[in-house]
Amino acid sequence: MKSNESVSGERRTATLKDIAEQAGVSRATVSLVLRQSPLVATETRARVEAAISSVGYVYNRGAARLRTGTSGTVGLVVPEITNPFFAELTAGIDQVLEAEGRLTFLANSNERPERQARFIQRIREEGADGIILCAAEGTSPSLLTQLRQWHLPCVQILRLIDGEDGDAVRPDFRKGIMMALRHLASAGHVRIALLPSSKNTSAARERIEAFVASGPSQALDLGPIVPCSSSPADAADAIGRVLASADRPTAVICHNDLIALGVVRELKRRGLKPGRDMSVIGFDDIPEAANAVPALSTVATRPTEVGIQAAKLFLRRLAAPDTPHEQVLVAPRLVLRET
Amino acid sequence: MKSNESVSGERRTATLKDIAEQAGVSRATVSLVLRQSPLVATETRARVEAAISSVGYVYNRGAARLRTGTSGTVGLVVPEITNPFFAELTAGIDQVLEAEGRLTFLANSNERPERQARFIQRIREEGADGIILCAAEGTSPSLLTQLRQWHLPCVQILRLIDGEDGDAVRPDFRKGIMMALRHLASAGHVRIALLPSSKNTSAARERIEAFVASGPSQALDLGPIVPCSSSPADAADAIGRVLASADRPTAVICHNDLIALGVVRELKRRGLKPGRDMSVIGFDDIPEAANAVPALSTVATRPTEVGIQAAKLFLRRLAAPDTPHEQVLVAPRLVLRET
DNA sequence: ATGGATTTTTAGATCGATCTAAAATGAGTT
DNA sequence: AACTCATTTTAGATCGATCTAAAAATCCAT
Repeated sequence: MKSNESVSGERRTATLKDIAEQAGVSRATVSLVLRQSPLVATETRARVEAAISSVGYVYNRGAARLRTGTSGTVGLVVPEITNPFFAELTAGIDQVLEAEGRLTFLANSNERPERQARFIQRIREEGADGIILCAAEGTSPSLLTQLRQWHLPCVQILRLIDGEDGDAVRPDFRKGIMMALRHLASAGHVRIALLPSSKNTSAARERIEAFVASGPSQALDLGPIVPCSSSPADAADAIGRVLASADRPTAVICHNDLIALGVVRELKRRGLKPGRDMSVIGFDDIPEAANAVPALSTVATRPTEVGIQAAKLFLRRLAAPDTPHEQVLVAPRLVLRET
Repeated sequence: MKSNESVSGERRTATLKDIAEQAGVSRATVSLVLRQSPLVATETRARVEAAISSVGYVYNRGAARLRTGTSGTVGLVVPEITNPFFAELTAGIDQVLEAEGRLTFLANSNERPERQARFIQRIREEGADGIILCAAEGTSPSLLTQLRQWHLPCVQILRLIDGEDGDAVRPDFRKGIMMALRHLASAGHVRIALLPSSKNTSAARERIEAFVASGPSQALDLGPIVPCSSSPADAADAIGRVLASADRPTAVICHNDLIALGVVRELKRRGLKPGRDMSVIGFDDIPEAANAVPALSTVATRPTEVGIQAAKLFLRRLAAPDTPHEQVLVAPRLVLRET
């Protein structure tokens, strides 16, 4: 009795045409119903909706995209999927875009520009409406030019490829550094070290610049700057170098919590008490920071909020492609715990 | 002079038609060139390829999909993107599928079945050729039936939704448990505890079953089984309960390395030496396991290999939809370190 | 009724790549 | 020159949803 199963048993998925026949209307009307158009009479709408659910219809986005030239999908490219920061950021982005009926393709460039380039190419082929990008280290500035030529809207997050150009959303790293320094200064610290990421990204440069610039204004004696990767071993190494420096600092600010946790561990191993013998401040406020012993003091960079803002900026850009670029800074929060 | 820029400055992206005109051939011929068909003469091919690169062409996958009904994309749904295990697994999958010119949509269900369902729905709308799925906890068994009705090929990874049905690739958890038990037994341990995941998944059940079943055969006195989440706090709690148990075990096997690391930390906090006062064995061999102090002994579950096998099985299934289901078990490796 | 305005529905063209079936070209043979 | 046979190229239909422009249905006032 069911009309959506062909006689031979081999089947296609149902299309507008099938629904139209079932409901006794035209394809155009069905299309209007699908898109919630107010044009269609309530009685007709009901009949069509019944038909839709009776045939097990699946919307064919590819066909719609072909006709309209717009897809409702967004490419999201991050350099390091394992980083909890990005997981939360993704959640923020999804939350906003899903409410708009959009889907994000998530891609992990693993800090490799070629891989990133392949993804972007593929995303273009899939007809995405734009991308949200945290560029891999070493990405050529020409990428931005290309994206612009291709008319592919792009919101950068966390890192800026080149200078301060283009749409971007990021935590206010400079402010975070200043907040940390001000707090340490008021607690009596004078000599303070910095462990920035060894990656050459704007996220690292901004921290270093703010750090260097704040010294004179607060009469601080800013200690060694030791670049450092996020592995515990490297963090141990870096803090070792800080401890060995001529005029030993009494506090250290770390690029992120992973490094800070590594530092804390190494301090304990050496019999030093974090928070007393050496103050340690991280960045990000990852879940582990609160659970660690001792609990880590950190500059919370609010990844979910960054994601929300990025998605909103992206939507604004789609709606108004030619308005001037926007740069959004998300204010960090200083979370003081035991270190 | 360039023919791909319209007079008014407003532009469309180039299509087969533009290339065809530029090269003085038909669209059909250009299509053949794009798909590397051997039908086209070398001289013609060269002319067309020149035209292609001169107009900045972007392949429109949506249009191709509409005609052919096949897309070259694969949905990958994981429950927990932050877990390093999944990051490596994803890398293994990508490695195989990319070599075939396929792209994966990565989606994070965050252990929520509704979210997972939305993704699968959307993936269908996008016309993916199939999915690779690590089902969220609490996924209804009816999902598998539906996927089958929809003719959407699905390879399960790590966890099986229901019974042992369907295509699946996973580490051989039972064997891993047996390897760990055999090693502990040969090192003289008799009373051994298990800290399985508190999630109700096949990955946990298989560990428990193998654990319980191995006791008699090896004359072991298997100690308390304390379900436990992956947070350090919960791990500390669980090992506390193990230590307090009547006949205190001398070794513990943990569901994964995160739990094992939490256990190690708690043991140290209590002044017990992991590896001497209590042997600890984890699962997974995440990067941190090797770097930890003391370095963690663990059952390596080889995520990259699981990913590779899953992708290969997926490709086999696409090529031969009606051959019987396959279940692939990836042999684990026991990595003995200090604990 | 009739005309006009409004609401609702629809036929048919369209997006870009691929497929089918057939046409054009060329090479080789008699 | 006429005829195969193999190679290369192509016109036109097609996939499924949406758009445009116009037709059909409905309503209201005269």
